[in-house]
Amino acid sequence: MPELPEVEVTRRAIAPKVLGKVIRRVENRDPERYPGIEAARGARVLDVLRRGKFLLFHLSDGSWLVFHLGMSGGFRFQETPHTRVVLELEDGALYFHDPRRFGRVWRVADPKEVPLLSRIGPEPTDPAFDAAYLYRKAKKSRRPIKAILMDQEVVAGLGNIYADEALFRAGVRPTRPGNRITKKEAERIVQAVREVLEAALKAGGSTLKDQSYRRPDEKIGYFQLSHAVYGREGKPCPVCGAPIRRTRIQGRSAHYCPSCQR
DNA sequence: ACGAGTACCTGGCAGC
DNA sequence: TGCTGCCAGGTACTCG
Repeated sequence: MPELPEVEVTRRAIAPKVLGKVIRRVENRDPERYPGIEAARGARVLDVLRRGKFLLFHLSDGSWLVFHLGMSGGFRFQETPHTRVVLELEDGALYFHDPRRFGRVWRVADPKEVPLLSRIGPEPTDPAFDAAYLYRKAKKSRRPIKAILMDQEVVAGLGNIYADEALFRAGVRPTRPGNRITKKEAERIVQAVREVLEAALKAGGSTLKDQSYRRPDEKIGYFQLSHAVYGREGKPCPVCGAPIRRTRIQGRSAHYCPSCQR
């Protein structure tokens, strides 16, 4: 579920609740999946950061508690049927909720110990993520441009929804091989990625039919109302009216307008 | 080395 | 209503 906007909305929602607070107790309900996180007990939370789709709690003992929400994970202010970890704070608790159990939690001395986090690419807002950079990355690959955008080592934070939406805004078909992207298109894609993520963040992220993404207070996001292509197969393109098509890239659905995206 | 396919989990929903 | 099969926001691993 959660891509960069949803993770950032989550970070902003939980930060006031945990910043400066001592973790009184860690209740780990899936110790096989999240080994050793109980050791965060007794530490104070100095900072809550986001990097791509990862959430990082910097703790007063110098260690880090790192969360990845996977497909269906999130934080809640209340217990749920799928609570996997409870962080008891001085004045309340935070619940890590994850129905599909694709989420992960690590306690590490250094974030670089988290496998993907050590290799992750620039944030979309980082000036390092520019047209020249994307063009260079795309040029050397025959993978579809959508697969390149979803590669967290290329750029951090894009998933299936926002890759589709960004490529629609950029007017580039998701199936286009990376090595057939022009410099001009790379420029448009970079711009579109930034715009779509910012708009999604402002809308509180996307909450789909299955409601798997919710804010910690259970409120939903509204960006799904602005989706131009994602989840809209057969419906009219908001720009030209042509029916949106769905295809498969790397085993996942990809949506595009056959007329606006070439 | 690259890229495609599959595995990991669980729940919701469409279709029969 | 109830069952079955399909689909899902992500990432890691294997295989050709």
